Amino acid sequence: MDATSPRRPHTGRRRSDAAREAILDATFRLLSSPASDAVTIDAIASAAGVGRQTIYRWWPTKGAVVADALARHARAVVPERHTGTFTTDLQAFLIDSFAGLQDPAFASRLRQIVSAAQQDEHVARVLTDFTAVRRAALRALLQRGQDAGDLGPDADLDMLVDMAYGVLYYRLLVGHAALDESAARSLATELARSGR
Amino acid sequence: MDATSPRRPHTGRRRSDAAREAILDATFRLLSSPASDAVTIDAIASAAGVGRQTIYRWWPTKGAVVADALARHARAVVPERHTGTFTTDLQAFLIDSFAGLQDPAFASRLRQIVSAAQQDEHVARVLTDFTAVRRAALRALLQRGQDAGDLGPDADLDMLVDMAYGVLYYRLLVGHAALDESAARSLATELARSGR
Amino acid sequence: MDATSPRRPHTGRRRSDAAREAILDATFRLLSSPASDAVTIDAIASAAGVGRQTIYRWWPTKGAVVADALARHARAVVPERHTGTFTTDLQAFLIDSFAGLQDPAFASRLRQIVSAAQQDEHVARVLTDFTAVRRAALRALLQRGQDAGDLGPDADLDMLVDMAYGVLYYRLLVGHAALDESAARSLATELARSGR
Amino acid sequence: MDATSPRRPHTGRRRSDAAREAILDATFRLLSSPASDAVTIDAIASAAGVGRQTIYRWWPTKGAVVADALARHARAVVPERHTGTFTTDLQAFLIDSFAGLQDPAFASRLRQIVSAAQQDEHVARVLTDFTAVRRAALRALLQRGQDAGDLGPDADLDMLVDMAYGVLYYRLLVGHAALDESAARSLATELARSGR
DNA sequence: ACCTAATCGAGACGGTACGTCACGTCTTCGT
DNA sequence: ACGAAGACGTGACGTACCGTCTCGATTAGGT
Repeated sequence: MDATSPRRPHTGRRRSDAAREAILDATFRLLSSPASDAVTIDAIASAAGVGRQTIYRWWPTKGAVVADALARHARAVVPERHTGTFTTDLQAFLIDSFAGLQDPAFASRLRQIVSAAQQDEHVARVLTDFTAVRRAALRALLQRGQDAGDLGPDADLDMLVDMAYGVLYYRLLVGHAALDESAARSLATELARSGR
Repeated sequence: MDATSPRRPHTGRRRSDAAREAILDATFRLLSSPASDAVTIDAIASAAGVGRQTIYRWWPTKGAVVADALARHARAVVPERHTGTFTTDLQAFLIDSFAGLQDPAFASRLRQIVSAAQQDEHVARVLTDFTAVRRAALRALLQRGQDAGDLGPDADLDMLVDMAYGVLYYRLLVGHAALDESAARSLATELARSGR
Repeated sequence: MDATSPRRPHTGRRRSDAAREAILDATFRLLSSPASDAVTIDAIASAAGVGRQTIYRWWPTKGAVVADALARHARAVVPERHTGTFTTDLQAFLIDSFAGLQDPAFASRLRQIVSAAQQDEHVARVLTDFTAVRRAALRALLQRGQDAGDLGPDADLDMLVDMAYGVLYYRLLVGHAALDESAARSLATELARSGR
Repeated sequence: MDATSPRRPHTGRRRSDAAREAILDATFRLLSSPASDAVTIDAIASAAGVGRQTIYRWWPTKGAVVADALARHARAVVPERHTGTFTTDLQAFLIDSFAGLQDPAFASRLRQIVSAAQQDEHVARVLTDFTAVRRAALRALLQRGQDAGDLGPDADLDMLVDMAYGVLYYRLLVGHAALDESAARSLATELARSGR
């Protein structure tokens, strides 16, 4: 007998996971449309075949739903390849990262999440988590490079990571320059030179 | 007469410029508040002592008003100092740039402009112009460094510029790391090493 | 084994009379509050400490619950006194009837039952039964008067009854005039004169 | 010049009388349907070709709209005929009053207004006003009868009025007896006898 | 002493109406 | 003829109840 367990952990009907999934799927689908004002509670509810109240029962805010919908797809692959040398690994990482943004739906969602994060704390947290995973992956890659002597011992790896992702977000959001393979190569070159 | 006073004394006809100023001032003031949903057409109109229609007569969209209101303050100084050496110039530039974001109102406005730019083309254009000026300033600084031999001849200056501002925007928008003087110094170090 | 009953008499848990009582009590209590929108299925259920489904299992409609809750209290005394003369009996009857409405809870319930009866057939039936009992009592009183010669032989007793209760309901529902003792006396006078 | 008049009586677009009429007409039309839950703000708005907000701009509550919609039809004829003798005038008045309720739509609306008046103060006021006009008409008729000696000098005319209308409302709301011509005649007889 | 089945409190479900807010358009009147 | 005031139609928002549908727990026969 566990004294800390409540006597009655739950009564009543259980939360419908089908509804939860449907809501998050519908939200994600709507987020992929370029029109950012398509994401309406009504639209989500009717696309999910769900009552509006069911959404409000579980999420305090539209932003929170959006955040959850994005978070469950954030597990998506962080491109991580071990091709052999540090330089090619870094290049591959950046090329893959940039390439992902060629999908207009993904670029649109990423722009929307950054935008929404400025107004909604739930989305902000998702953005923080989302980016942290990617930063950690890149940092591990750089760490391996440093351990192998490809980067100098006094290189500020965290700053290098932010320089890399900074270029990605800066160009994504301002749109003044391309995020193509050649940009990825050039960025890789500068980063590798930097930490040396 | 105080141009910054919130209440514009009632004027008759032919004072359209006064109304225009009042609208842009009010919009800018509202943009400086941390609450991003404070910027309402109604709020602007009543803060400016202006009819709503007067706003719509001159601007097609709320975003356009916001864009204009931001643009007129975008002339703000780009920190440019010639302290002698490339390294100290670059450090000073970045320190000054980061320092500007310590003002919460400025940081808030910058976040809002990036956010709004994702949904409104007028704001997007303002953001592009705003950042272009700063990129040009930094690029000129780097160019002087390259000319002086502080940066290698094959350094991709545009990429270095984006790496610098990328860090600034990335941290501003995601908020995972500080934008303080020590960060500026570290960034300057990595950038200088990179282009060498 | 009972050959005549084709099916099992009953299996499983029996209906909880405690729940039934609690529901009707709670409903009656809520009906006594002046706020007519206080009578909610949720409010009844939680006031009775009962699940909502338990209500719906036994009553088809909120109106039916209300009807039942009212019906069990409808047995309340019909003021019937034999003071001796017809005139004083009639006066006493009307004074008592009017006096009952001085209780705000009773007046509120009576108003609500009339109101609800217009939309719900269950309540309508209860109202019909409730009033029929009272009409019968008053009619018997008048009949005694007619038999004793206090009312003429051609007096329409049913109409006189409706004239008496009509005043009560009309003033209760419209609220343009008081239902006090003096009104009761005046009404008794006019009624007695009428049937003569 | 009137010192009490405001300096600026009105600016801006004027209230649309067409919208007002359309709203009240649509509400009245919906009220005439037997289903009392047909009267929805949405239904009113769309039947009137009007935005929902336009309704809320001018009426605080659905009940207030309903009240107004009913009030504008309350001017409907109060049956007043001078046929010569008091007895026939009274009979005609009551016969006409009862006859009006043969129209199911009118009876339904009257039931709904009494019902709604118990929950909404706006409707209550309309009901009070509506009935006051009719009471006044009947009272004037009785007054003429009293002046002519058809009713005794000590008859309580207000009570007689309430006895008459009381029968009408009581039977309308409880439904236990008919409101036909024969009832009107019998009521007239009893009333005339009463006041004598 | 089980087994079966109906009821219990609890509470989530898909809906519908509510009343509020902001939008962008359209009158009206005063200057 | 411009500008403030403000009403207009529209549509999303978040809340309150509705009546239905699960849950695990409880309770009363029948075996």
